[in-house]
Amino acid sequence: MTTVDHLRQVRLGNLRTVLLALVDRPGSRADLAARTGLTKATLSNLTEPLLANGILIEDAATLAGMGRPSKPLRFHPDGPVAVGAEINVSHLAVETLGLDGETIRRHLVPADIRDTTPDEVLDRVAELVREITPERPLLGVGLAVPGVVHDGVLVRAPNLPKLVGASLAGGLARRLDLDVELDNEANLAALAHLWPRHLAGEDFVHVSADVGIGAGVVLGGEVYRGASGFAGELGHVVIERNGVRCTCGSRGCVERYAGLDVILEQAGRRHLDSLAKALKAGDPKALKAVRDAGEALGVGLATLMNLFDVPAVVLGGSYAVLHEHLSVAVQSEMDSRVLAGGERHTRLVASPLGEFAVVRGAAGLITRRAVQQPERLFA
Amino acid sequence: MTTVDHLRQVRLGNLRTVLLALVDRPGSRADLAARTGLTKATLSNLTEPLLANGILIEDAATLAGMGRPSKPLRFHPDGPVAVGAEINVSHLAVETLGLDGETIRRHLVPADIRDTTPDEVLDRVAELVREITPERPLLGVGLAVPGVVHDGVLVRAPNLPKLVGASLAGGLARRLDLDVELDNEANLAALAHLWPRHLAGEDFVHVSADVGIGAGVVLGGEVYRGASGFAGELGHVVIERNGVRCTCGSRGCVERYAGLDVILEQAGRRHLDSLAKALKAGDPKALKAVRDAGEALGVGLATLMNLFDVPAVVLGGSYAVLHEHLSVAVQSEMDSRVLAGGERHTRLVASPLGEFAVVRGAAGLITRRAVQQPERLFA
DNA sequence: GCACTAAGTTCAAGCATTGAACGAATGAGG
DNA sequence: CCTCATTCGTTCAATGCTTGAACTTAGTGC
Repeated sequence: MTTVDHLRQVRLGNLRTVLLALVDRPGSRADLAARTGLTKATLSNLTEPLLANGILIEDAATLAGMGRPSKPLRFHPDGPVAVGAEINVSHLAVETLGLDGETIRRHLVPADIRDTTPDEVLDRVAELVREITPERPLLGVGLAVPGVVHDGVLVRAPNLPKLVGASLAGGLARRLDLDVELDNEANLAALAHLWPRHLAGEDFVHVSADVGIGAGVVLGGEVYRGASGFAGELGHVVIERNGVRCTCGSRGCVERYAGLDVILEQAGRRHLDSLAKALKAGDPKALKAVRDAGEALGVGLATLMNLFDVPAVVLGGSYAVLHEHLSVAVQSEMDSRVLAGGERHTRLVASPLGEFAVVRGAAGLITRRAVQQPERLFA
Repeated sequence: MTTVDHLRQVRLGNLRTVLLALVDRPGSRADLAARTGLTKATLSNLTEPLLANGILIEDAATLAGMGRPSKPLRFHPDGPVAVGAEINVSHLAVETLGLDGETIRRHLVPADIRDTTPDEVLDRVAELVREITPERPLLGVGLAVPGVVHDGVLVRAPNLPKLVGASLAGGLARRLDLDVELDNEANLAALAHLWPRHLAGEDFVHVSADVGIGAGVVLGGEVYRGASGFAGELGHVVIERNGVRCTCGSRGCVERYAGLDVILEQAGRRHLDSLAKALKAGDPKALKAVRDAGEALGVGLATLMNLFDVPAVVLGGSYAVLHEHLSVAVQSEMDSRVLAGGERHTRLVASPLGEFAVVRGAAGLITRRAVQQPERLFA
């Protein structure tokens, strides 16, 4: 690190600050200077190459009252975009996301992946990506999978065993000739609540159930992944040490009481929609199934809160759908079991993102990287 | 942040790097340059004020073979020191620690604090601190308490209820006319394994039992405290959701099965020493009590590992003493319940620090702050 | 038209590190 | 004892990014 390097680091850091401010909302140089704490001079200097490279665009002057009108800067409508893709047990999804945080297009197709080979899956994903890709520079692809990812490899995926160990990121990268980054769906769903917009602060846990139960843990504005990608495995938190056997080899895992498959079975339903309708109609069996699951989930979340002590829990995926009937039991268990809960400062909220949370997070992974490492934008 | 400020930050960062290298071991300017990646010129420049202010001292030249002999730099033997102090249920302890990481003096006195007023406790602590303070500049005092600390206040301490809410840091600071920093004993015991020497890597959990069970969680070389200081409350992780009632209001908390009081009661012993002897003698009741506790602790730790995914667990406090008889059960539960455990990459080790771990961490809190914020050394 | 206001640009100044050149201190070899 | 090789430590001009003040630009209000 020479001093020159240090100075370059300062510049890149400031560039990041400016881009972050712009993700928040457009603004003139003077406005951005005020918001970032930098000077107008620095802003002219920093934004010049961004404008020259088609990252930003200068709007027509706005007539804002007295003084010389300001020309707002915002992300160029033909500027670079990121693609998110999701491989899941029963569907595939893709989404394109601009640096400004706006979704450009998105698409979700039902698909039974369970018995498909990695190559077939990747072919289909590549095709979907090509279909929604606009005529704009591409930053890369974020790829979400329902399983544990470590060092870019899918190391554990109880519901998609055929994909474990396959070169998913590499395979898709080759097909599309793009950078591909692989990550766990739980982490990416959590990221979607953090970037490009803060929906639940900088410290929270996002919990969702599809086939398994996964928690995406966000600490200090960063997704916490653990030493080997196994962090946040809420599904295998033990709530009854001599309880029901779990496929993982343990006993009494939360997943065995609050997993979606368990809820559906207890409620005597085949699909989430059907369950939702039954709940709306007040079906006692459905209500009890959800309440029981809520209690188990609440115990698991209480344990999680006693270890992580984060101020908010976001219920996503199927849990967001069931939120209304689930929350009471969850909250009640947490209230009586979370130490820090006395002041009731644990917010329990439903995710507003719906079924696109994961792909959005996958795309966000890429736009976020571009903003945090602005040098990538000039490549 | 002006550029001048930025450059000052660079300087402070380099100063920190150099000090960190010196905590590791002494070295000449040339050696330090090689180890830090900075140039000899920069090292001359950075160390000059440290020498002038009596932080460092230049040893006599060492005859190391060919070439001009180097003059090693190390922390000045009369340089600033930190004091650690511990208030616990049955003892008080103090320790003085130099910037080089060497203990100067330490002292532990039995004391029943349970019914003592905050003022009386602080008077005694202040007296102990004065007794061991050497004739050297003082950086401050780290104060350890068995309870949850948030924003410098003891918010929860089931075993020392009289101290809750009292102005402990302020009270001691006034008595000694020094900076006092308050923290939880579990966090500080963990810190002692991280600073001034790495004893268990940069990611680990330190678990200890005195009256309650506390885990100090270290992530990326930093103690993780959570949003309100309640992180790492392993004692209140639930292992049987309909289990034994806990004083915290929950049921089936680890503490109710693996707390030291429970172990002693089950073993029919009054004190840890007596239990240790019984174990050595092969007393079946004692062995069973410890094994049972180990199983419960193992279940709780498995849950913790599935959430934090750290590569090492350190058993400290009473658990370190019982380690030999406790580990088998703990390890066995973890092996069958930790997802990432397949490759057995979770190390379970006993703390080498003994009963001084907490005070050492308390003192380390202060020396660490001094090194990480070198500007404090010139005040 | 003229004063006023605010946006954006230009430019010399300031500073920590660098790398090369230099001075200092010793061992090896004759 | 003297010279050469070797390594340590210091000196100094050069580098490059932000700054703040001065300046230019482009509007409004009267």
